Amino acid sequence: MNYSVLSQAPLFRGFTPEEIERFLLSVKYHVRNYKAGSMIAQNGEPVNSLMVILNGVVKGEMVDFAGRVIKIEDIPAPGALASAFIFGNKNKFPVNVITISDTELLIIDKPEFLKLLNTEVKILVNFLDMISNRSQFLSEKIKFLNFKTIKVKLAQYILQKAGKDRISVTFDMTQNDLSDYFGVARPSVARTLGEMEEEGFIIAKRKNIKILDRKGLSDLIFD
Amino acid sequence: MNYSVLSQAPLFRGFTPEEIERFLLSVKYHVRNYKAGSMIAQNGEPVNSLMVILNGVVKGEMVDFAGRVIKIEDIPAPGALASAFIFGNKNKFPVNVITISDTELLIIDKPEFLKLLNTEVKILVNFLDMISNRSQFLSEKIKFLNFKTIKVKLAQYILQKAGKDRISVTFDMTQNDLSDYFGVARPSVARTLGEMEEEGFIIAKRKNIKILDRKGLSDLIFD
DNA sequence: ACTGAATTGTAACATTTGTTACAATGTGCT
DNA sequence: AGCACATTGTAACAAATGTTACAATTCAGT
Repeated sequence: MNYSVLSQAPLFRGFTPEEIERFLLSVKYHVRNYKAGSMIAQNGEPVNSLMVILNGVVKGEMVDFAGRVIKIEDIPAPGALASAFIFGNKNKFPVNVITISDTELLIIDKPEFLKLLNTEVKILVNFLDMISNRSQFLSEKIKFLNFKTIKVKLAQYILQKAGKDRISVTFDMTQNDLSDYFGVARPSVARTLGEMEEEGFIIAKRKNIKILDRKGLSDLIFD
Repeated sequence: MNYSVLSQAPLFRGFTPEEIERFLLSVKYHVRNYKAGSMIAQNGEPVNSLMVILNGVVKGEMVDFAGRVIKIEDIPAPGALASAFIFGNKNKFPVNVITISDTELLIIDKPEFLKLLNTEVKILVNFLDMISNRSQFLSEKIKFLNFKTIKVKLAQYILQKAGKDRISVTFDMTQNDLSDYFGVARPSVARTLGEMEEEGFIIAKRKNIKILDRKGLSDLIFD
C-alpha cells in the first residue's frame, strides 16, 4: 500500500503516511484493481463503501432515459468516489463510473469508515470539506449546464482554460467528449467553433484554439 | 425560542426540545427576522454561519450573466440555508436567497457551530446527512435540468406529483414559477401543456391537470 | 508509405425553444 | 358589480440546436 499517495488524498489531508498506516491498521479495508475502460459502478447501484482512487483515473457520466450521455467529471487519484452518497437518504450511485486508465481502489465499508470517522476528528472535518466541495462543484455545474448557449459555454470553457495570460489553448478532449460534457450534439460544437472563428473571436484548428479577442469572449459571457 | 420547531430540524433530529435548549445555551447564536420578499443573501456573499429557518419559507434562485433566473428550490422551516457552503473551499452563497413569506432565522456563526459539532457526535452525523442529501438533490436536479425537453420535464413533473394513484394533479406554482424552475420561457410551458393536451395525454385547465394516458406520459420519459 | 479508424468540418433540413405581443380569463378588493 | 392586476392561452416569427449524412483530415499501427 502506498501511504504517501494517501497522504495526498483529501480525506487524509494533514496526516503523515505513518499516521495513515496506523489508521488503516485499525479498520478493515480491501484493495481492488480494474482495467482501463471497465465499469466500476452503475447508476443506481448501492453505495456502501468509501472508495479512494489509489491509482488511475475514472470518469462519471450520467445517462438519460434516451441513452444520451453527459460526462460529469474526471476523477484522478487520489480522489474519492461517490463520497456524498455514503451518508444521506439515497445511497445509490448517481452516475456510471468507468475507468479511463487502469485503476486501483481502496475500499472501506461504511461501518468501518464510521469507526474511522469516530477515531479521528480531523478526518471527519476533511470529509465534511469533501462533501461540501462536492455540492459546490455540482452547484457550479448546474450554472454551467443550464444557463448558457453553446457559444457561451465554449467561451467560458476557453477563457477558463486560458487563465489570465495564455493566448492559446489546447483542448484535452475530442469534440465528441466536449459535446458530452456540455450535453449538446457534436456537430453543434463544431459549428459553434466555426461561428466564433467567423466572428473573429478565435482561430480554431482542431484542438488548438488561438484567442484573438479576449474581451469579445468575455462580453459574450456577460451580456 | 421555539425548541419544538428545532426538534423537527434535520440538524437536531433525534433530540428532545430540552436537549436542544441545552445545546443552544452552550453556544452563541442570534435570531433575525425578515419580511416576505426580502433578500436574505445574494449570490457570492460569504457564508460564515449556519442558518436554520425557524419560521417561514425562502427560495433560492440562480441568476446567470444575462439576468435570467432559475428557481432552484423552496426551503420551508425548519430547513437550513447554504449548509453545504459552510465547509469546503468556496464559502459563498451559490444563489440569491429570498424570503417568500415572513421569515425568522436562527443564526450560529461558524466557530460556534464547530463547537456544537464537537460537543455532540449525533449532530455531526445529522449534518453529514444534510450535506450529503444536498449533493443528492443537486445531482438529481442536474439530471432533471439537463437531459430533457420541456415536454419530458413536464411529464416527469406531473407523474411525480401524481404518485402511483392520483388521476389529477394541481400545480402549486404559476406557469411563470414553473418556467423558472425548469429554466425555460413561460410561453413554452403553456405551449407544451397545450401540445400534451392535443396529443391526448392530459387535460390541462390552468393549474389543474387531469391525467388521461399515464402510460403515454411515462413512455415520453423513457423513449 | 499505406491502410483503416477516429476525428473534424460542413451542409441541408427538422425540431425545439425563445421572443414578443396581445387577447382571454381568473382573482382579489372595494 | 366593477376595477386593477395577475395569470394563462395563443400566434407569428426568430434563433438555437438537433439530426443525418458525407467529405476531409489526422492518427495509429504496420
